[in-house]
Amino acid sequence: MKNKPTIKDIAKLAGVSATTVSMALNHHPRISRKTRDRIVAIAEELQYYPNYVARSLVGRQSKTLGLIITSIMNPFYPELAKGIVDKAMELGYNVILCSTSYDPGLQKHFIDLLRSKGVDGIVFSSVESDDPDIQPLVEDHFPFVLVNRRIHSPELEKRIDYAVLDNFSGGYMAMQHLNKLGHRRVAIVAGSFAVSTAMERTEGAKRAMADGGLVIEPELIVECHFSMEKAYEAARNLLAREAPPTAIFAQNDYMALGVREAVFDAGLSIPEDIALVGFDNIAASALRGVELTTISQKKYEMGTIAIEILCKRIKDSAAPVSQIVLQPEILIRKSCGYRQKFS
Amino acid sequence: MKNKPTIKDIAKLAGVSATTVSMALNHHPRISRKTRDRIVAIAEELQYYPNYVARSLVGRQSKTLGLIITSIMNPFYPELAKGIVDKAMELGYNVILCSTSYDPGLQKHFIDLLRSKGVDGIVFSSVESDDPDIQPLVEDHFPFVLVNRRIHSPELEKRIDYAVLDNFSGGYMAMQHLNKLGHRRVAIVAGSFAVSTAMERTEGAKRAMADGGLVIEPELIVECHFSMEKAYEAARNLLAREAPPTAIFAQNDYMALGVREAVFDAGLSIPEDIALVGFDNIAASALRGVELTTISQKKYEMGTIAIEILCKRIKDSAAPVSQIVLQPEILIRKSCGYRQKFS
DNA sequence: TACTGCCGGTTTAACGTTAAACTTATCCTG
DNA sequence: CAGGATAAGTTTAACGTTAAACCGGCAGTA
Repeated sequence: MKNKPTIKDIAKLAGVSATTVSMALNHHPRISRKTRDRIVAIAEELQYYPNYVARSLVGRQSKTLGLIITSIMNPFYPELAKGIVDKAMELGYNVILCSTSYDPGLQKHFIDLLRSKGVDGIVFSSVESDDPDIQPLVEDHFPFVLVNRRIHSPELEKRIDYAVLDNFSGGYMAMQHLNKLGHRRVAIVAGSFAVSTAMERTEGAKRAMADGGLVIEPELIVECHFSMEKAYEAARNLLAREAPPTAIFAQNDYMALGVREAVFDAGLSIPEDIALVGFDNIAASALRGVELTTISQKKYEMGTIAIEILCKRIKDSAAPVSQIVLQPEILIRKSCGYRQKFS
Repeated sequence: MKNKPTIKDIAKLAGVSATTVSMALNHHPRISRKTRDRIVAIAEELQYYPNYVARSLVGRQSKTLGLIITSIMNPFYPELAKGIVDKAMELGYNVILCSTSYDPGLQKHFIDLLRSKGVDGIVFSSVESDDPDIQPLVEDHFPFVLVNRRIHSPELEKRIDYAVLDNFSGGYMAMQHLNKLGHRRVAIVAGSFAVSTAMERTEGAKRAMADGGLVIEPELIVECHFSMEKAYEAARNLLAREAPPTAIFAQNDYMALGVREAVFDAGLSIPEDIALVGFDNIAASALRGVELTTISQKKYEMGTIAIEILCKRIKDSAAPVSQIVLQPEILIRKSCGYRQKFS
């Protein structure tokens, strides 16, 4: 493997010291314009590219970030990840992608590994509400940002940067819409309550029911894993009840697609027999024939904002805490039955 | 930011030299079992984690790989990427994700950057057939592997590791199936011909037409970008012709979904007016109401295989070249009309 | 003239880890 | 018991870059 030119090679050719080369390339004012131009020219010539490993070792920066995600398979994440990776590139960073595959225990391992690899900061989209891995980072003043999910810990929370959705409002909107359409028995296929998004969406939905004067039937709220398969099972069970719901709020579109298959497999149709509302607005929801009513969120933007916050934190560890809460929008398509009824 | 314990801290506590600690932790036979156990215990105690930056600098390995992808938004890639990231983790590697956003010029930049950051190898899923960035890597004996796409260069090709699909067969299957169903005027919405997959799928399809005794109408083969939007436009144009096709072979499912919308927007239905076959078997294709007939490929496995090949290459730069060609399968669903006709 | 200050560098040391060369003490063998 | 082999370390130097301290010469000035 051919070895790339180093700062020393340039120094030799330019007849100066290595430090001078370093300073020249970093536009340090100590170096005269003349020498700098000469050095830059030689660097260009040799196709010199600074060695980030060495740079990272002396303690400056690696220009690399870590991203910890549960699984890239839920279509919500690629869009978030694209926002993250694109903005990171724009700001001169690369991203190491770590996937926990829904095993919270792996997160600690990734944190240690990423720090050993000298990343300048970490983006978390995998935390649970009472995540134990976050506090040590806060105490170390290690730069990181939460995206999509956040933690619920009164003292800690206020010291943490994040970019999330107003999930309570999202849940409220979904349930309120179904109630307005006349549904009194609405089931919720919820994500894991260990995760803030599921918790908040559920709380929002419950509030909407209460505001609408409806009684909350706990059996109609089923907690399950954020996956299509689990949502399918949950929906099958709900539909098999003696008094099945007339509508289902699935807490993300990926789960809604599982619910959808379950409804069809039970010989029912959407929205005639079961109204369905999802969350996230993934691309598949918009397809002709799917047309899922959903609570839409700006995933790409959430990713870019998270990176902006993180980079601000990296630059200045004493910067004020940034807590961005994006607003959802309801996107009314066919699966909720609105169009059949009113248009 | 609290500084993590280093090998020197352990050395001090154990009363040995730093080198001894290093050797002990790496299970070097030079160190006695007794000292090693003592050192390992202290390391455990201190929660020591080796600094990969330093390790990487002395030239051993960074345990980090690069992955260059066009865009994570085409649902083909998350599954491929998951295979890559999962297998990489299993083998002790992390992955830096680089997205070119379809700009081939960015690839060179990423290669330089990744090498500066000391990655042990690179996975390419973004190369074009005549990609100029590959030859220098071959000459440098820098470890890398191509996945999904490959290059077409007689001399170079045989020295390069890759894991790809037999795209020619895939294209052949798709077209043969449509021909068997009676379609004589089949359009191809092809990816960019600068990319091997599009080229090979088209060649396969053409061969199937020839074998079926059909005349190839060049105007029915439209080269376009691998995106839903471009496929939509291409399909609209095809459908507006005086003699529109009776079937369309879209060269990936993502494009097929675009074609599908175009067909519906033209007031036609699938498969009655237009039969449709896609490629890749992404998750959305299986949804009720979409049920896209497609050429299925094992994306996750392709990713894991690519990583296995790459890691073999990293370990032994003189290992024999691995060229894995996976076989596609046709998955007959409703969009081609087969079920209406025959079942 | 002697002192101060600044310009444009150079030298030194350090970041954490490891390969290679060197050093003892012990053990075996003829 | 001399001599070499071996076991179990230690010392040194290096990877590429940079921060910090150092230095020589020139200009201004009192």
